[in-house]
Amino acid sequence: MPPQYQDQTHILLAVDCIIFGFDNEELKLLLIKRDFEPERGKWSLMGGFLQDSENTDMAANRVLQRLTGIHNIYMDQVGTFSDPRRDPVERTVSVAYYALINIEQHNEELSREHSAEWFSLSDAPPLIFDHGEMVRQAINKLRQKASSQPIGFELLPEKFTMRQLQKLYEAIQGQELDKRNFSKKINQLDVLTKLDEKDMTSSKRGSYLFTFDKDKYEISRNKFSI
Amino acid sequence: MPPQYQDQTHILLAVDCIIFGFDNEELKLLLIKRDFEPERGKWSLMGGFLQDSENTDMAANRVLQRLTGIHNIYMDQVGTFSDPRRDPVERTVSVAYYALINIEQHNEELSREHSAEWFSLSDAPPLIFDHGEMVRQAINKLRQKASSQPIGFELLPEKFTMRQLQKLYEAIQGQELDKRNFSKKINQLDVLTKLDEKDMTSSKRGSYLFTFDKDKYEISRNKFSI
DNA sequence: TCAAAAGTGTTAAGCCTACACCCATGA
DNA sequence: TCATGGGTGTAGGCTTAACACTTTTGA
Repeated sequence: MPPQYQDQTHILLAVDCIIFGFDNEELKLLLIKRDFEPERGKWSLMGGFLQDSENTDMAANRVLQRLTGIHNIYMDQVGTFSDPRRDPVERTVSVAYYALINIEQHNEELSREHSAEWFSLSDAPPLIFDHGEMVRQAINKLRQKASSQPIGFELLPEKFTMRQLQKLYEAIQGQELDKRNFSKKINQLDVLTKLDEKDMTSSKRGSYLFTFDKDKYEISRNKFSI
Repeated sequence: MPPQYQDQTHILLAVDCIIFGFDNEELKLLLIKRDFEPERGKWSLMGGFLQDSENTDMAANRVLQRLTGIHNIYMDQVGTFSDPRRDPVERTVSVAYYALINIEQHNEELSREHSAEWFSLSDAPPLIFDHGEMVRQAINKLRQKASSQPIGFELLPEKFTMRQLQKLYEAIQGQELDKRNFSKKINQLDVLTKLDEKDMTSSKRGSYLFTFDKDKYEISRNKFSI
């Protein structure tokens, strides 16, 4: 082994997942109540250690699937957190990922097994270690990303109304939007297909359902901007 | 120790630095020729292993100072690279950082000791491991960041001409800009101080020198956009 | 018939883009 | 006197933001 590699400290590497969902009103966060030490009983992000054969993307996917039951979740790396004292048990560096899931698809039984619960961003409990900072950075990254790529659709059911989409973007950006300007902009992007179906649950008149059209998006990818 | 922490694989954690400089014409990259195995004689990014008492920001700063002699370099985390086979010697996960330095400030002697050389982005040699991918991601991140925050100034000497600043932004964005529109925009931002001094090296008439004014920037931070 | 949400257009302001000429000076 | 780079303004198109009324229908 080359001398540079000898006598170097070996450490634990973990991944932690900031799991976002959307319930037609608010952005939510899936958190787990720890049933193990350290910090048993406190709330934290779902995480896990990197295994020998994995890269961190794979580790995050594994962790996400264990908690939600969903494969192929949309995911993006937030950053790496490495304060020497961030984990009191042993030096552990953690790579944070945020994930966007369609709240309807997630397996509630699995979540119950992990004592997981959804929290609104505004009333999430304090989190262990540096998980609060991870969440802050994830929200910033999500905001940036959502304004340049149509990732918002990952958080919605397959069919959704224009108003649901608008509420989602309002939740991500943390500000209200004008509904006329919003639908004008979305229509200009030409990435949605308007269905003949209406959603009758939210009003007497009903509102048209749309689906996201990946083919159309590929064509107009460059002009996406909200 | 909690059972979750036992029997987990411990790995090496490294940082690698994508060091950008600017020589009035082009964006450049500072690379080192490895004088150690593996891949002795090939070109790579400057890197190092994380030490016990450091976080990765500190490690990157230490590595940068060792090569350039400069303290407090502007730095930003690019991402973490963790393919199980990225380093053939031993499993090593690496956190990539890009750094912006004023090419005039860097200590050439130190660079010579490390067999370091500046390369234009367009004719940089192939790099070891996944360092090429790190550079690609760093350029993307730099482009994004430079369009929303005035980090370009980190790459210039303290006093610079409007044309140097424009050439820098052209180099970062990879496209030519109109000089009238550019100076209009910069002036609107109101973050520069125009000096009475002129730079006489680039033309007979001379061109005014400017400095970046951090106080003004703090005031108008929110409207920065190029 | 009324309450509640859906749907739809226009105008003004600001921003971005394209574009060309004169100036100062050293050689 | 000429060649070189420096400096400056305007007009048109486009994008964004602000704004209000009618429709549908179940209760």
